[in-house]
Amino acid sequence: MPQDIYDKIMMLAKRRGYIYPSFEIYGGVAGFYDYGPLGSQLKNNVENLWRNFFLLKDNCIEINTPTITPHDVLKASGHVEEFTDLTVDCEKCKRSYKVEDIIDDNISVEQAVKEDKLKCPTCGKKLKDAHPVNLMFSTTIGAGKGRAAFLRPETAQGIFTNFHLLYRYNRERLPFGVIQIGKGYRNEISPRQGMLRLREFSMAEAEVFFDPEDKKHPNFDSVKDKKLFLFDNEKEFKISLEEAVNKKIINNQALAYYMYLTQDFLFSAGVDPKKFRFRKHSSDELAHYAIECWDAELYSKRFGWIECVGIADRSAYDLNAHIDFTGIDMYALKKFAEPKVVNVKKFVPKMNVMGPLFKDKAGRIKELLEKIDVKNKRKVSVEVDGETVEIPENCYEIVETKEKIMGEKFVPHVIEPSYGIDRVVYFLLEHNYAEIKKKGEEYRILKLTPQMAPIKVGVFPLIGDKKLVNIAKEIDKNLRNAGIETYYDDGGTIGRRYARMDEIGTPFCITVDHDTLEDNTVTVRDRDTTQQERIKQEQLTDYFQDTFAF
RNA sequence: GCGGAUAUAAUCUAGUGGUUAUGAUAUUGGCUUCCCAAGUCAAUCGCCCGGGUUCAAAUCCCGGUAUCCGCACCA
Repeated sequence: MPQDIYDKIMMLAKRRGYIYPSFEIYGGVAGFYDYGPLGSQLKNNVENLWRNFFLLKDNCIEINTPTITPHDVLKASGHVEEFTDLTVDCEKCKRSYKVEDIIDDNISVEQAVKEDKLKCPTCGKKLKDAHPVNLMFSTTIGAGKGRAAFLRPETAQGIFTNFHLLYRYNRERLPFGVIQIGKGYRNEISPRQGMLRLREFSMAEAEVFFDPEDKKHPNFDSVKDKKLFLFDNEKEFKISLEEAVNKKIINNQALAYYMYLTQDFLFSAGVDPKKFRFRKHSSDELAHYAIECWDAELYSKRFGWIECVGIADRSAYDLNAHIDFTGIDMYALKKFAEPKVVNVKKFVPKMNVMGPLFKDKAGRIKELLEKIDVKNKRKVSVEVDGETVEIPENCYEIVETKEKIMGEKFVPHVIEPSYGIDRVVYFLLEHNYAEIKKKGEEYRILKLTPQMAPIKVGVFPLIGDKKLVNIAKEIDKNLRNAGIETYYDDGGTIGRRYARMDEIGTPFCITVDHDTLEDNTVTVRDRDTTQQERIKQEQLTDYFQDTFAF
């Protein structure tokens, strides 16, 4: 079988300790991959670079929330509905449909299934065995029946459910961004595409909260002339952030800014700019919570364009959902320049009338009555213990008072850049993989950037001479003490050792040779040029530290 | 989930209903003392899982799992 680049990369990844299929000795499980020693390190480097962009450059705050999420949270967010579609398969034409898509408007999904009224819209065949397709992994919290829960399908809800605390932490100022890096889970029906479609995956998400009327970013001006790489489903083009926003290609500054931050991050990590573009979601492919979404797509020789980052405008969808479900105040306050004094009409209960009339319910009715807007005067009623209680007019007065209003409450909008870290890691391997011929033999180089490379420096004695070995080992130790990942190697020939380092992407190799004994210098070899320069032994740490800083 | 193909060592691969499964790479240890996978000697590691047919199965059949391709799905 001919091997394409994906096969070659996965072979190299397995052989060299980047990526292994999970639980392989038990036959493997589709949609799960392990990171080996080098893969873990590469992934850490990707995540840390990402933090550098969002935590430092963009001044976000980072939190960590559980992966197990109670049913109600995901019910409120809309995920439970979106994930439990009833599906039927047609044996004749081999298609599957959502039940709700193929039934008449006047019949419910339950009825249609019960009364066996499902027909294939393509061939007319009767359909049976409607079954729910739920893409969330479910579990329970606690013993026995416990409390229904899911493994989270995204990290975002953990941020939304803390919004009121985070808003306070941020001293009630907008905009502010909250990031989280962690695992997400989707029980894919058939995970194809190897590393690119996992059932358990790492995501890095930022939820940035904005005033809906002011979706501007403080850093926008500093990047407004930079070019974004866009794709409009016909052609690819480059356009400045400012122009894209002015022409309404991108709806607002905030979205454009995070698109640029994403592009900048991916290029810094070593994504090939020629294999990168942003594509806008059409209205029918938008997620249930999104009003606008741009995908950062990366090109794979085997799989084509693959979404690696989604940058969505989630509007106030999620916060509203949690407010509706819990009643928790998740509003932000837009302070007026001057407090406004307004006239407010309020119901003021007369407890001497209500007490005898409603007895033990009077207290609760009072509280509910005080919350009712006076405008709905015609029918004054409240819900208590599932009953509607009409409140007679003699139970209250309507009193007009002056109130000071400091500002206007609103539910913030959210711009969400959401990264599939595993996909980014895979694409760094694919985009940086190079093959050349050396003496007619295939020679592989992984051209990872110095910041991303798991091993930064190979350290070798030219030959196994004790004196050279001792010096090399000392250099190795010093570099490690300075925080630089090294790999000491004195096995085989020098060429073999260089080759080994090239294949795993190590950007530099130090060789201690006979001249070292004379003048205390070593050679430093550059992976991509194979050029060497002589550096004083004691200058090595300084020489490298700058190179590897983020 | 449907249809098709495939599954031999860490990686690639030859091969066959019948003794101890081929070769290369890799890895480890020598020799060589050497600046880009050199040579040499030695060692290490394997027939995806389960069931069936058979005197005998890694090979044939069935089921499972995984991978790849096509369809469907992909918030």
